[in-house]
Parts: sequence; C-alpha cells; structure tokens
Amino acid sequence: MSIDLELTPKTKRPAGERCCQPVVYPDVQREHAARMASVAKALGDPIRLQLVDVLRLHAGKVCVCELVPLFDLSQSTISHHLKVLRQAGIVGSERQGLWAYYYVRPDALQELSAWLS
Amino acid sequence: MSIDLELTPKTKRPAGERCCQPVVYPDVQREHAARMASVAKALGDPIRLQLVDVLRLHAGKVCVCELVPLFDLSQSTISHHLKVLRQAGIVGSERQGLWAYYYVRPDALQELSAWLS
DNA sequence: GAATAGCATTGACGTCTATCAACTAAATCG
DNA sequence: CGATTTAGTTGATAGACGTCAATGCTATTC
Repeated sequence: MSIDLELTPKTKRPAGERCCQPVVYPDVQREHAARMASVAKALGDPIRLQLVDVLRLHAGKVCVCELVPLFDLSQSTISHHLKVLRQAGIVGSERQGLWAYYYVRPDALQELSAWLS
Repeated sequence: MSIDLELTPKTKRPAGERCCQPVVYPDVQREHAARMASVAKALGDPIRLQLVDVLRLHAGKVCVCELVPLFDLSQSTISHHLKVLRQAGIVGSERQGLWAYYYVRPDALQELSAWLS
C-alpha cells in the first residue's frame, strides 16, 4: 500500500504551472485497497457488524433462526445482510435440513485488520 | 459487544410455537457497533481507504494539492471524500494560507482495529 | 485593487442500498 | 400426500452515495 509521495514546500505557483508532481500509482496497491475497502464496506452497517460479532463470539456455527430475533428487522432483511457478508467473503454458510448455519471466515478479516494496526 | 445467545438443538417446532428465544439486546453494544460501523463505512470506499493510507504513511500532514493528483478524479470529489473521512473522525484538517493539510487521527481507528483482532 | 490559486460547497444525475411484503423452494412432520 | 417451517429470492420504494461541473470563498501575488 505504500504510495511514494514527495512533500515539497508550498509556494503559490506562477500562473499556469502545475501545483504538484504527478505520481505513479501501481495497480497492485489499487487492488489491495479495493479488496480491503470491500470488506470494510460490508462491515459498514451496524446490523452486519453485529452479525459478524455474534458469529465470532460463537466460534462454531450459528443458525439463522437464532440470528433473526436478535434484530428488529424482517427475516428477509437479515437474509439480505448475510448474503452481503457472504459475497464479501466474511462469512460462510452451511445447510442442514431446514436450517442454515453461518460462520466467520477468519482469514477474510485478516488483511484489513493487519492494515489497521 | 458480547451478545448472550443460547445454542439449542434444532427440531421443527410444532406449529405456531416460537423457533427461538427472544434475546435481550443492550443499547451499549448497539452504540458500540454503530460507532465501529460508521468508521468501517467511511473506509468502505477504495479512494478513501487509499487517502487514509497515504496520510498514515506520511506521519505528518499532507497537502490536498498533493492528494488530488494521486487519483483520476476531480478535485471536488477528493474534497468530498476528505469531508466524509473528517466527519467519521478518521482525519483532521488544518488550514495554512491557501493550502489545507490533512492528517490521520490515530485514535479513530483504534476501536475498530481492536475489535477486528 | 485586480487577477488568480487552492479548496470547499452546491446542484444535478445516475446508481446503489436498506428495508419490507409477498412469493418460492426445499425439507420435515403427521 | 398435504400442511408447515425455514430461508432465500423478487419487486418495489425511499433514501444514501459517488461523481462532476459550476460556483463561492479566502489568501496570495502583482
């Protein structure tokens, strides 16, 4: 993620001259940022963040039927949030008969977590 | 953030009976989640995440005029993203003459960072 | 004082998002 | 088989979001 940026002293530039040097911007960094941003975006909703929190606290798998009554939202909305988390790679799911069990994929959070600290 | 949740064995409930126990949901946790989610939401855009990254790498303060050419976006869009980061408490700004300097408020990321690890 | 550079704000536009009600699909029980 | 339960999907809707062009504001230079 390192972006090479020169810090230059500031003077008002003399009419028509560029303010700053253009900076190269490798694609690797951009993709790295895009991956982490997509994880952060998925966590950027209080309901989803709490869902992840519950799943993390119960190291094992948690049934959707136990997640729904935690929130004052319709079942379909919870299902939607779980889908968002699934598509972000943050959680996985497993079907057992009538019930669906969700769990956290710990690796998914690692990259963002490492960058944050 | 601990939510007390009983994991019970699953059997199809006999018509009209509740599937799961209602669970209490303290406000403190909700507010904690809301704070962290708002930070995550602000980081949930690749441009903003890269802005924060640049500011973190340059431990000091960075001029907006050096941030704008890093991205293929209009100056007003960058200004908008910086405002979002400012309102999330992630960055601060300081005016010096014609120039505005931005910096990361390290404490702002700490709560989310701690939760993630 | 006039012109201009740097940055923020406003307005507009298309897209995405969170939510619910209604419906669908699969599995279970009687 | 038929009724019921669970969970995912679809459609609709109101609001939020990302982006740009245009404008406004303050500080600087001449």
